[in-house]
Amino acid sequence: MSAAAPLPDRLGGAPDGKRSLRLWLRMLTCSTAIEQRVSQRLRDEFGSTLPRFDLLSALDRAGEAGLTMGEASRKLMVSNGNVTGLAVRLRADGLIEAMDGPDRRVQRLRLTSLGRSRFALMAEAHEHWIEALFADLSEAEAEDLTHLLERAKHSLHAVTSEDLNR
Amino acid sequence: MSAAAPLPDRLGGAPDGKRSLRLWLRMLTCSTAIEQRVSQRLRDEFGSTLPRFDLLSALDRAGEAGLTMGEASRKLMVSNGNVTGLAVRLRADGLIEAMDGPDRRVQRLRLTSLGRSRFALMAEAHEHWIEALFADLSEAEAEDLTHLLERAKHSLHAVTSEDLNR
DNA sequence: CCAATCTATTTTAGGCTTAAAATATGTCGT
DNA sequence: ACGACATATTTTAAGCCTAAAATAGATTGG
Repeated sequence: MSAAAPLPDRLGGAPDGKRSLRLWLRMLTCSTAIEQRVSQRLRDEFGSTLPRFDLLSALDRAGEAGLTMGEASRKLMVSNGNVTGLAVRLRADGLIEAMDGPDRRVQRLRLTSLGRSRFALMAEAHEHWIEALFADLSEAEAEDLTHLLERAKHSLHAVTSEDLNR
Repeated sequence: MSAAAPLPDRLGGAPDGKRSLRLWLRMLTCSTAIEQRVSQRLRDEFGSTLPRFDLLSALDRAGEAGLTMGEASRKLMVSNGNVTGLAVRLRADGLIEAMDGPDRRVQRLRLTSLGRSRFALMAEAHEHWIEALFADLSEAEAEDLTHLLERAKHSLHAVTSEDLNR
């Protein structure tokens, strides 16, 4: 070592194992903490869960046309079986409904009007919760972080692109 | 920037709802993707899971003295009942053992020698996987990202500090 | 037409996770 | 000693999640 550090050596090169591990652990800590806080509030204030919120959100974006099971599964990046279960529960809650089309294997899911209005309330609250959680960051820090996460996402994609339902 | 943007207004202020939401969604995408990839490899190459790996890791750091259920639960930030289940399965795998102390309510968990050597293999592989996932980042980007995640973590902590086992 | 094959989904078995209730043990004041 | 309270853990019920197998409907080549 020339002055103090155990040499970066390849300046501008990829991070080494230890650094990458530290980065990953920190990211995991953050996202776990946020998920726990959001889950709890969703539960306390709406009697719902994050996975249900995510499916409602995808259906809200999809509009009147809705989504098939397969489309929803791909958007949420979860297995088909998972969506089946979520859909059963959301249907029991009266928040979504299924309409069937020409292909009798597929049902399109869409929000009921109750589902749409309930989701609007949740989404509004959700946005405020997230805003509050990041309130100690400056706008510049948030922008930098967002950008670096996008870069990290690309790095991940460069490495693999597998399917969940092999 | 003063020329083009729809006014940040409060320069250096906290990010607004939309920005925060985008940041959160991006973080979630990254960490979910990493978790899925790591889970799959742990499963394929070691017949194990991330939660088990995490508990082994905590026990490895704890050394011969091991950890009580409660200590493990706090370190992993999961419920007590969760640790009970993990411990049952890891014991069935022969990777951990329990020794009981003076207080008959508590058992200290620690790695068996098989557990210690199996964990060493997993940890080694795990580090390489993570390194590969971030390989497209520069060292500087990784450092910046790590630092900003630390800042985000502080922002989270500033807002709440709740318990899991209320 | 119809058998083979493909596609979309559900079912199944098992692991992870929590909150809440139950159990077991320890501690403290009297 | 013993009752009240506190602490550590397990159990239970329910939801989330996956991989793999099963089901059901569509498609296609002969």
